Amino acid sequence: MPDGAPKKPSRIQLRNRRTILDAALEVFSRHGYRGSTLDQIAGSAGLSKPNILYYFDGKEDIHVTLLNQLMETWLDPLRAMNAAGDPQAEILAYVQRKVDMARDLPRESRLFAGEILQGAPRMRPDLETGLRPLFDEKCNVIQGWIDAGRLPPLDPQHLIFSIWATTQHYADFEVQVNVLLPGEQDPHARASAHLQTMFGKLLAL
Amino acid sequence: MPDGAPKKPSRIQLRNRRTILDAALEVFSRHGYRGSTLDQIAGSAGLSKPNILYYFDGKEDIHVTLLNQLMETWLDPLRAMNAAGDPQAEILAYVQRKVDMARDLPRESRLFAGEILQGAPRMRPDLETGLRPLFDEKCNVIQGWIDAGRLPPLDPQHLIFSIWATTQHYADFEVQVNVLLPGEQDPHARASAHLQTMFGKLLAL
DNA sequence: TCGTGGATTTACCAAATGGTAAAATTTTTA
DNA sequence: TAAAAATTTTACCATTTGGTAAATCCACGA
Repeated sequence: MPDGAPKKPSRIQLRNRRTILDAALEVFSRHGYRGSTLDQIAGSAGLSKPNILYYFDGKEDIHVTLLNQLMETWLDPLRAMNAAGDPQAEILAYVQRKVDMARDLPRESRLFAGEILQGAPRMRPDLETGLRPLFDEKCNVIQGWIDAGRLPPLDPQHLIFSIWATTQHYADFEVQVNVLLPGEQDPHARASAHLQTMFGKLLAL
Repeated sequence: MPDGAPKKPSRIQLRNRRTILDAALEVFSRHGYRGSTLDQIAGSAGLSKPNILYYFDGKEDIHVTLLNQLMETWLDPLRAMNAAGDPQAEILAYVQRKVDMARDLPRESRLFAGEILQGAPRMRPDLETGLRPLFDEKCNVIQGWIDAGRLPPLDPQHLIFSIWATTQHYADFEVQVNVLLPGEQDPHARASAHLQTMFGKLLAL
């Protein structure tokens, strides 16, 4: 029979796969792919190493699964940018969603950053097929706003890069931020205010 | 005798240590600390593995040496920001120096990013003693300019974070940038223009 | 409740990797 | 140039690590 019907996974399967992926996210995001060991993941998941290999084909399988899931989450905030909305409000709302994501999903941000930093060895196809079409589409939306005189002339592509860079910075460089802002209870609140101001000025007509 | 006089290193020592560090920078910046092997570094340097261990005490020694050297280079552009100069010009010149650095020293940028991303396990002391005093000093300079009415009110700390994030993005996320700007011969030129515009608007009175 | 298939553990293994000892070679010095 | 010092290579070793085989345990439907 063709494996078109992979049989519904049992409750245990579902629970354990989720546990493993969560543990792996924790470990991979802190130590990178090569810096993480199956023993660490197993320990963090509270399972034995062979047990983990019962649920996944290997270390790489876990990593790839994680990256694939991540791509979906990652694109959501950009997808939500609506061409029919108000340009300034849409872009500033996008900035806010990215700030919130850096605060709420720092592990995901670091996993992604680590993968890109090392040349995206396991993710380049996903970048081409998943990210790039969406990126191009939204650049066109922004360019349309500019052409309609609803935004000042600016470089849509580099605008998006700047939004990514500034927001993800608070997750990816968290340690540095904490060293430089000691005792700050909520860096993200001030970060958010600063970024809204900065991009607000950039987008003002 | 106390080792206060470590004897001047020979010509060969100097050349080989430099060769090794350059090879190590190449390898570490691409694969991270754990992802790099002494064999890779040896191969890239054109030396044998034991020969490398003749010049350095071990893998970690090479990495730490590299990070210490890097910190100096890294702080230079910020050090050059002059309290006696014109605020807008000083800050925009700083942005430009950082853009140039991302273009000319991407390996150094990625090495630094990788270290911070993983929690700065070998660099935290350097951050406290090297980076933080300078950061605080320059934040005070910027705050002084604001208080003197020479800059609009803004958050000096997060301004610097934004400069770091946007400029280093082009080195650290180079692969992603290349995927999204295919066929672009010189992304840094457009990046520079965009960042000068953006920070120019932010700093305008 | 008993048997069966799924889940888990125990006991391993081969390859990779950081590192060392000592011989051999080259360079420098007297 | 010959001895001494510095450099490089050869041959290893111990540990770590991703992964496997097979025995054992356990949940669940007949």
